[in-house]
Amino acid sequence: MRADARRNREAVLEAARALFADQGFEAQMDEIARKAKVGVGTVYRHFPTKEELLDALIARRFDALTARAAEAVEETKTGDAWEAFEGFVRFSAEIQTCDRALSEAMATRSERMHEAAVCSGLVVQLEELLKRTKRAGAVRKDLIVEDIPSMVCGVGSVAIAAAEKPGWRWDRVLGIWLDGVRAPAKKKLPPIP
Amino acid sequence: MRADARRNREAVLEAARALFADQGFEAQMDEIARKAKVGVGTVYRHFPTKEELLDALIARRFDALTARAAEAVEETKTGDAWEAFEGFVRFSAEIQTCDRALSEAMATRSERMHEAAVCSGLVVQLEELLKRTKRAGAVRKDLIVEDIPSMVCGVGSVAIAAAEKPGWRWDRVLGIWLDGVRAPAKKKLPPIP
DNA sequence: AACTATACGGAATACTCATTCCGCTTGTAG
DNA sequence: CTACAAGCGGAATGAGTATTCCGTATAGTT
Repeated sequence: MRADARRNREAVLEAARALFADQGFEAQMDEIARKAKVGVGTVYRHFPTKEELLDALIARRFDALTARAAEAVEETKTGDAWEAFEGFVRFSAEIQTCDRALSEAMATRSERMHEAAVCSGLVVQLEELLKRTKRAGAVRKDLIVEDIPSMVCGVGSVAIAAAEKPGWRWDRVLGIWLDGVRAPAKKKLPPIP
Repeated sequence: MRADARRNREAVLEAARALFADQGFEAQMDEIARKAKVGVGTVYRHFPTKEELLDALIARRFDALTARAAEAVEETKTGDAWEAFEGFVRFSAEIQTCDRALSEAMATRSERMHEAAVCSGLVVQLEELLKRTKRAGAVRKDLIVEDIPSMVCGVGSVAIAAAEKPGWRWDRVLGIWLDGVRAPAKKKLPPIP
C-alpha cells in the first residue's frame, strides 16, 4: 500500500471518529472527507460504504474494551472483585457516552455490535469476569452477561438525551444500576425464557 | 369541523400511532396516508408537518401517563408506597417499550418530551409521588424526579435493541433499576452540580 | 335541488445525501 | 529520470421522501 494511501486512510478514520462521535451516524460523508482534507472519492476507496466506515471504528472501540476487560479479570485475581467489576463497567459506560454514533449503533444495530463483541473476544472476557465476580460474592447470582450490554445501551441513550436535557444524568443511571447489581439482590430478576 | 374531516383526522392519528410504534419516526408519510385510507394531502391538512403529527401522538401518551401517576399518588395514601411507585414505573416502561417512535423521541427530542411532561401535568404528579414514596421510606433519599425519565429513556432504547438482539431484556434492566432505587441505598449517587 | 365553503387525492416538486465515475496527479520501482 | 500503476478530487448521478399545489368531490345549508 502506498504511503500516502495509508496516511489518508488514517486521516479518514480520525475525522470520522470525531464527527460520528458528536453528530451520530447522520454525520455526512462530504463533511468527513472535508475534515480529513481528502476528496469523497478517497473516503470511498478505503471504505466502500458509510456503514463499513462505522464498522471499522466500532472494531477499534471493542478492542479497547476487550483489553480493559482482560485487565479487570486479572484484577479479580489479586484485588477486590467488586472494584474490578465496577471499574470495567464504568470504563465501558464512559466509552459509550462519549460517542453518539456508538450509542445509536448499540440501540439500532445491536446484532452487529454483538458480532463485534464476539470477534474482539470481549464476550469471553466478560464471561470470565462475571464468573469470578460472582464467585467472590460481589454481584447478584442472577446477573447474566447480556445484562451488561443492555445497561450500556441504555446509558448511551441517556447520554444522547442529556445533550438536550442536561438534568438526565447517565452517571446517575449507572450508579443506580451498580447498586441494583451488587449483592445481595432485593428481588429476583425476570428469568430468561 | 366537517364530520368527514373529524373522522379522517382520527384515522390518520391511529394509522400513525401504529406505524410509528413499530417502525419509529422513519415511518413514511405516504404509508401513513395509505394505512389511514386517505391521501397525503389530507394528512398534511390536519398536521402541517411530520413532527407535529408525532407531537400530537406524544401528547396523548403523556395524558395516559399523568392519569396513571395520579392513581399512584392516591394509592400511596391508602396502600403500600413502594407498590404504588413500582406500579407506576412499570406502567411507564411498558408504554415506552411498546412504541419505537416514543423511545427514539425520548433519546433524541428529550427537550420536547420534557415540555410535554410539564404540559400534561406529569411532572407535578411525579414530584408528589416521589415525595410520598420517600416519606414512607420506600425509595432511597437521593433519588430525584429526573431519574425516572432517564431510566425510561434507557429502557426504551434497550427495547429497540431487543428487536434485533432478543437477549437484551428491558425488563431485566428495569428490575435492576428498581432494586437499585429501593431503600436502603448501597452507595450514594453522583450529586447534581 | 342547488350552492358553496370545506376537504380531498395524489401527481409533481424540491431537497438531501450516499455513491459513482473518470480525467488528473503522484509515489515509487527500475 | 521515466513510466505507469496506484491513488486522488470533486462534479454529476440517482434514490428516497417530506411537502406543495390545484383540480375535483362532497357535507351541510337554504
